[in-house]
Amino acid sequence: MTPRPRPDRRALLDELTSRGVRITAQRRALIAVIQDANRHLDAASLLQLARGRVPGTNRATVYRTIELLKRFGLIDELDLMHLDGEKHYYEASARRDHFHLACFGCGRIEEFTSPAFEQVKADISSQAGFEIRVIRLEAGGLCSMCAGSAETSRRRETPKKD
Amino acid sequence: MTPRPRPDRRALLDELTSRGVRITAQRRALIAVIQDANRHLDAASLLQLARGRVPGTNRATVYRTIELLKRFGLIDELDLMHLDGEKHYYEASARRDHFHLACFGCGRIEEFTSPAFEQVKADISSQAGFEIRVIRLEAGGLCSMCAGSAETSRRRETPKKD
DNA sequence: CTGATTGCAAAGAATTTGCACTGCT
DNA sequence: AGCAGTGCAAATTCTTTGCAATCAG
Repeated sequence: MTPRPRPDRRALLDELTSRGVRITAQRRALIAVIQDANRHLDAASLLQLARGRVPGTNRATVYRTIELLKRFGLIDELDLMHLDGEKHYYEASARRDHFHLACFGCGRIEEFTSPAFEQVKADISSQAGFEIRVIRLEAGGLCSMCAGSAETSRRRETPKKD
Repeated sequence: MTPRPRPDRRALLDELTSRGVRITAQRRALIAVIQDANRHLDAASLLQLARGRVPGTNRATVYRTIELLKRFGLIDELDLMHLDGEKHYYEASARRDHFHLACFGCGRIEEFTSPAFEQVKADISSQAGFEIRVIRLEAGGLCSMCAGSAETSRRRETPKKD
């Protein structure tokens, strides 16, 4: 597993144009939103934020762009243990390898890395001869804070809107 | 992480009754179906197979039973890289720890174990202080057969534009 | 120019819910 | 008996699609 450097926004756009993909205002907005995000965004949030930059952007365009970026390996899709419905979350993919710990107590998502994870990937390649294209590791449970206090079972709620 | 022995059907039922859960014909059928399964089943297959044992079993009951078994940690939910839609797949959870490799070429699901995976879990506990309740590792890519032959790996080449 | 991309509206897939009835324990 | 569990149908949530209009290269 060769760790790729994290590409900046330009690199992402360049990557697309160099592959002959047309850059529209909507796609530019969505890429910007994803790269500027400090949290994991679902399709609805992506839509809302993209509309802040390009009003009138449509839901379908968001899904089509997600599909596009996934195909080019530029974003990763997460489930985050379905802590809040069955939607998916997205993040720019070329970051340092990490995975997510979703707390059932407070709803917080923690990022985590472990050298052993690299070893797992190496094992998959060498032992199973499996050529990994995407890999996803997620855990659900109680974060250190919630595990400490026995009675922290209030789920965090998220406002819903289209 | 102590590897648990694989419980037989009786143990699963006993586990439920001992926890005060009522055993209905539908639940019995669903548990039997899950334990006898030699493949990963989605809700629709579960429904169909359960109806073979208890005709008239309803879709809602399947989902409610899945929810129940998940809550009791008796089954695990898988996505299998969404190789075929967004549905979920289920398997009895108390088997030897393993994870799944989903081949984009032939669609086959391979099971895999690695001691390094145990190490990852240990790291999560000791370093993050995170109390794991469920953990899911899935990889998508090309299995050894599909990676070998350039033919089979139709999805390996540069993704097409949208 | 011209085919790729978009918006729109409607459809689709997977799952959930309210309610009256049924059947475990 | 009493309440957890079920069936039914409709509702919800998330995502996809067909088609005509639009726009990037």
